[in-house]
Amino acid sequence: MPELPEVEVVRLGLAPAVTTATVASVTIFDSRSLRRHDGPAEDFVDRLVGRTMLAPQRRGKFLWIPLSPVPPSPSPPLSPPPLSLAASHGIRPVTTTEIQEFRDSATVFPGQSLSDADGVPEFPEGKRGGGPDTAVPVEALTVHLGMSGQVLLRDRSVDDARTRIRIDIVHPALGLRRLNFVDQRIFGSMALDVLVSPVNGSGPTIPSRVAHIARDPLDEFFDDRAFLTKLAAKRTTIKRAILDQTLISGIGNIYADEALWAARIHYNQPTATLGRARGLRLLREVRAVLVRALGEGGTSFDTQYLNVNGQSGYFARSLNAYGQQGKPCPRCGQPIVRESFMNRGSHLCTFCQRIR
DNA sequence: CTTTCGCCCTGAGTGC
DNA sequence: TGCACTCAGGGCGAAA
Repeated sequence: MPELPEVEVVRLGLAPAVTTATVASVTIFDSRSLRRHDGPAEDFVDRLVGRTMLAPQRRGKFLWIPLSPVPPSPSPPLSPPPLSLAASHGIRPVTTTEIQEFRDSATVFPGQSLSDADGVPEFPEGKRGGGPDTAVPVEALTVHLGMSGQVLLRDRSVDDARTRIRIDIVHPALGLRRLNFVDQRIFGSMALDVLVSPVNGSGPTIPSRVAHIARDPLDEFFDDRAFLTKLAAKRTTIKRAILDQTLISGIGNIYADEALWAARIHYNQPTATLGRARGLRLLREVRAVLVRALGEGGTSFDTQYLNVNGQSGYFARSLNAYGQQGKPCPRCGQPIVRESFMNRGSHLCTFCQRIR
């Protein structure tokens, strides 16, 4: 189940391969994976082909790849990647002819003029129209992995089962690569979205569909005090609150249970009576578990979560509560129990974690 | 406005 | 062996 650490592992894996790469062709195998795209599948393909990708970004469980403001015109020179670079990545060098054939196989549309696009917000500080050197991206390819989504980075011509969307790219150094968006249950999605200024006005731009999501606890601009204040004002229980992505993002069922266990807090503890000290303790444990999981490459129970190279993470062996029902609590030895809550499982030690 | 509910979706697992 | 059924849960629109 991809939560913040798993999505960050994917982002880190994608970064070197997609940054500065140009989209050569896009194939939609299942348009349900474009449910959150504002337009038909053809629109998604037409607007994406020919664009150059910039460094991938993340907030919570959302991942996005900003796109160069306008499709490069004319196309960048067709120079094969340096042999040494390609070889060091285990990639067969490609020829100029192959790259041209690859591009010709896709229908490249000129892309919309920015000034014609409806609903594209004005950028602050007048950065738009300042020439190629000062242009800022206004659009991004937004990705959410849902429950079973994967972005697999493959060599050319490699297919994966249950691929819903295939994006073939040309990287100036790495050559032809393929992004397979694989998603068994189709809870995830890809979409093209406009980038807007964040709600509080500071920091980099963010896709409009992600703008309502709160900053995640690993975000340098996350405001601990404001979070604790909002938490105290809630009329709900603590696990509901930390799963609420508009309050704090990136936490899913696994890391919610793990952080609550570490902080010795019961999932049904009312937020109004949690108190600031225990709220801060929980926030610290949330950060600790997210960072530890990130260091282990995320949590994989099966092949539902894999990094961009199709490899599992190792944090599952470090879980103290989630999925540990029947096993002794690592702290007190009492059995971990699984209770149904919010139509999902909550795993806890009823001895260590009590409502106070 | 805030909070909760129900739907989306597939394949592995379970019981008869 | 076969088949119906249950379960997993993030996000989002609708309902309360």
